Amino acid sequence: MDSKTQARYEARAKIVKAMAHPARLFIVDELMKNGERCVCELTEMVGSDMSTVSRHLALLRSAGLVEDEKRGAMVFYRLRVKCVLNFFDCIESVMECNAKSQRELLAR
Amino acid sequence: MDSKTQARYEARAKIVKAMAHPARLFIVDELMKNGERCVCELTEMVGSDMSTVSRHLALLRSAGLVEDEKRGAMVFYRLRVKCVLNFFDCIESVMECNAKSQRELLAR
DNA sequence: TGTTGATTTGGCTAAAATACCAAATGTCAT
DNA sequence: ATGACATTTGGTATTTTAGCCAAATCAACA
Repeated sequence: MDSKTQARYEARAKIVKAMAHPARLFIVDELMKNGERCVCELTEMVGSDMSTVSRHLALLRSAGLVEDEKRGAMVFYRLRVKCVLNFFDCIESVMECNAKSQRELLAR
Repeated sequence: MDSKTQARYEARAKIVKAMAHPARLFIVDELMKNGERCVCELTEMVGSDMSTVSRHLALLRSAGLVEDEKRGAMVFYRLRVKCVLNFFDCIESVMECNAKSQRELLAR
């Protein structure tokens, strides 16, 4: 794998990594459903320390998945791309496929 | 977030995590293009130690993304779900979106 | 101007992920 | 059986990630 290809896969991995955490997946899902949320709302929903949630959001932002807008003292986050739905659909397919195998395994 | 919801996002995250690495993304991409590959071929292409590649594959397998078939001394891996293409499409969208912002930024 | 509320950042510790080498395992042909 | 491959697994060192508290910023408002 030459260094250019390498770099391309690293760039892709950065985006995937940004979603590779339950709290961040939840956030993305929530923004998908609700358009936008401020840090305090997400903190409430996620249930971790606000500083932790803020860091999750910074990570999502640096991957280009979300953008933020400051309004007064609050910062609102929203998705930057709509295709994220595809991600979730695929994850669900995999989970369904895994569940099916599991059932077949138990049926013996 | 109640524990059931929590568990669901953790299960999803496991799948995303499995792809959150340049080598594993490469492998998935390669299997998408080529149907199946043995460990030695993938090792050659990825360029890491075979033991490392084997562990990457084990991780993908435990997430349910790939399945393996032993034929003789060799083990062939292939994708278990086809929807992974959606993943890549979405990643490309994000990357294109990022590139666009970058261009706009430089144009000032 | 001082206080309160929202958010980010510094500092730190604990946990998880990576990658290598060496050793073990399993397969095939000699 | 023995040797040569292909693959996985044990062990370990290094790096990265996660999460919390406390401190720093910044906006709004009394």
